[in-house]
Amino acid sequence: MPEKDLPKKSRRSTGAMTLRDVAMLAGVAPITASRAINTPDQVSAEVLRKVQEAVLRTGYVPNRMAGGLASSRSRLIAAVTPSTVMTVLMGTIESLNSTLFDAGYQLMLGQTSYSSEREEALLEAIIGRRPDGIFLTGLLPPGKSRTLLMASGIPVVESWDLTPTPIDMLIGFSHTHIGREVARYLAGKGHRQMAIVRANDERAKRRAAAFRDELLQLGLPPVVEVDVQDRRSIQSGRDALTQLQQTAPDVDAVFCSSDLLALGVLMQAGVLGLKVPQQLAIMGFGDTPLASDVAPALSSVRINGEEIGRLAAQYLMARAEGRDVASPTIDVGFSVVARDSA
Amino acid sequence: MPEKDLPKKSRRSTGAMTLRDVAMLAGVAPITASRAINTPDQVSAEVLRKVQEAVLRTGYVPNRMAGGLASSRSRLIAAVTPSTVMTVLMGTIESLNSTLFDAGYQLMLGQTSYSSEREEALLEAIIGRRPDGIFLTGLLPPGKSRTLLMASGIPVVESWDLTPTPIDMLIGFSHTHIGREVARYLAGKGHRQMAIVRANDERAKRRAAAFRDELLQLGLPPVVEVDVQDRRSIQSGRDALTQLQQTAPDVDAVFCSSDLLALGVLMQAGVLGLKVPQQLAIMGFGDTPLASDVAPALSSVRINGEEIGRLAAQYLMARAEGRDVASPTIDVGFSVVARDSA
DNA sequence: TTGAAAGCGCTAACAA
DNA sequence: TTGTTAGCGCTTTCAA
Repeated sequence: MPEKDLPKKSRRSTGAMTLRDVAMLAGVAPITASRAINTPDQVSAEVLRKVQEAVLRTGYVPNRMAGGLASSRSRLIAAVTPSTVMTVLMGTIESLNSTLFDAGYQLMLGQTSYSSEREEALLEAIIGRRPDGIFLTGLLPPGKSRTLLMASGIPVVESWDLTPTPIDMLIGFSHTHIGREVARYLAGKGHRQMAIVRANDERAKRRAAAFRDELLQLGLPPVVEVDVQDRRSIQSGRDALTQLQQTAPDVDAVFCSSDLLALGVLMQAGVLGLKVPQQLAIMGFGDTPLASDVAPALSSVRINGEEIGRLAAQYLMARAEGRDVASPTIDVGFSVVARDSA
Repeated sequence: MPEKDLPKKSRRSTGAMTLRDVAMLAGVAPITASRAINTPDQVSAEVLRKVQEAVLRTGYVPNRMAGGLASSRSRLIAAVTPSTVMTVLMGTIESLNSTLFDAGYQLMLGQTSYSSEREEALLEAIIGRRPDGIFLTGLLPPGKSRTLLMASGIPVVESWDLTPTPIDMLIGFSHTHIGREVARYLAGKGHRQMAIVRANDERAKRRAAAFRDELLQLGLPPVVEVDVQDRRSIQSGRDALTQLQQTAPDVDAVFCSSDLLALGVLMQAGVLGLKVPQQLAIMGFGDTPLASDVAPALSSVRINGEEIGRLAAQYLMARAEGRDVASPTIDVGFSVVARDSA
């Protein structure tokens, strides 16, 4: 009966070390052990030493579920991202995660597909964890999910877009401005008959619309548009160019909704023997590492996804800690990166 | 004083609805409301109706921290992945996450960089959340982290590799077999002077070693090896081929440690005017969507990352729910996908 | 600086 | 089928 002298454990416990065990070993009250661990300068050197030793000897790892329940601070942040664009978001997720981690927070991942029921279920699941903040990719349109979120009172950062009516905080950039600026850029290079190759995505559509409008204003011919739906692949970029060659052979510049599509167009141009950018200029979007590395190098629109992640983390943590943020909306901007392809 | 008749709230609460509120509204005890929500068939139709209505009216979302604390089941699974290979792992993470989500679990993400202190800090942070399971990319070598994990008693799945001594469960494949099989494949195609282009990664090294050994056994010349360190980019594949052309111009086949590197070699071969696969055969690894879409299409080694994620989710949930798994180790295998480039 | 008491919101165990 | 009681492991509050 070696347990004889140990504190009597309830039959429900998991057997893991608790603060109580550490406190007993150190000969102090649980709350004192808690202070030694969380706010060491509220405690005498002697107590600190004893508690630290007890922690080491027991291998104690504080239970954050219990801590979170008691303090109403979970130190958990949830990120909601559409699984279709994970590739593009990786930089953002990584910087979000590492900024949070360095400050003692953890990241929970929620991936949305396309059903709105699943989206609601996801948000319920997230809210059930009582995260200290929620990071959303894109904007959340009015609807049940938005209502649910606002009712929860949890700090929210929407991202990768701008709107005058965010749920809470917003870190993004203007897709309209991008469409316009790319239009001016390509027009400035002397291209006249332009095309859009894009996925079926609300933000890509907005870039496309602005691109179209701006070219119209510049007196250039109407833009030809290819919608690749959800096929966001190189192959689908290649197919798009094949299609363009048949339906609009005079196209001399293509603005793609992602670097991957642009890469496909670029490759197919190579296969067809089209000179890039002389016969066909190609512009991507996202400025993923791919863009700079291919030959000819791909011109693209650079978005600082890492900065979005970092700022979002800072904003959410500020709110979680009761601090206020200077401006609830940040426009991180973008830049057109001129390389060989356009 | 409109609060007069409401249940007296402690000053510490966050104000969110609790099970108690729902129960009072439905006119039942909290535990009955809990049953109506979690195990509806343990409850009468009448009670079920009343509780459901109360949930709707209050907008109640159960607090899973409290539930987890009370039941010692967090319904949280943690995934630990090196940030360098996130691209390759996305399929795995996605299928892990969606399989878990459909069963009511959430995924926590932990990214490791290269410092072992940070790795320990990460594991402590994870264990602190008391997840029901932990998914590890790769194997965890003996050391503090491994000890910590084993001591925690949390179910673990290691992955993307095989070993006779896993921590707990293991879902992977043999890098040695891959190296050997690719060697035989390329030798079978008549290539003689082969090269390896690889990142500085333990598993890539093991594939390379097996590749080298097998070719030696087949009586072919020694393999030339280019180590690109941590530069896992297209550009670095291009640089590697440039280097190979100078140091070993007679190389007629290259086995790369990732599709991205292989794509770089492929592009540089195009720039140099080398005929692929006649003058230079190229084999990638991972069979990412890129591989099939480029021209010429890239031969590669296919790993079913989605299956790894799905199986890992099932294994971890089984353990979390006290069920046993049939075999603690699964070899999901691989396949050499022959396309144009080799 | 330290501690006792009282929860945080939920569920396991037992009883009716 | 429903309820009572007693925690889960921690932190807040208040007192010493």
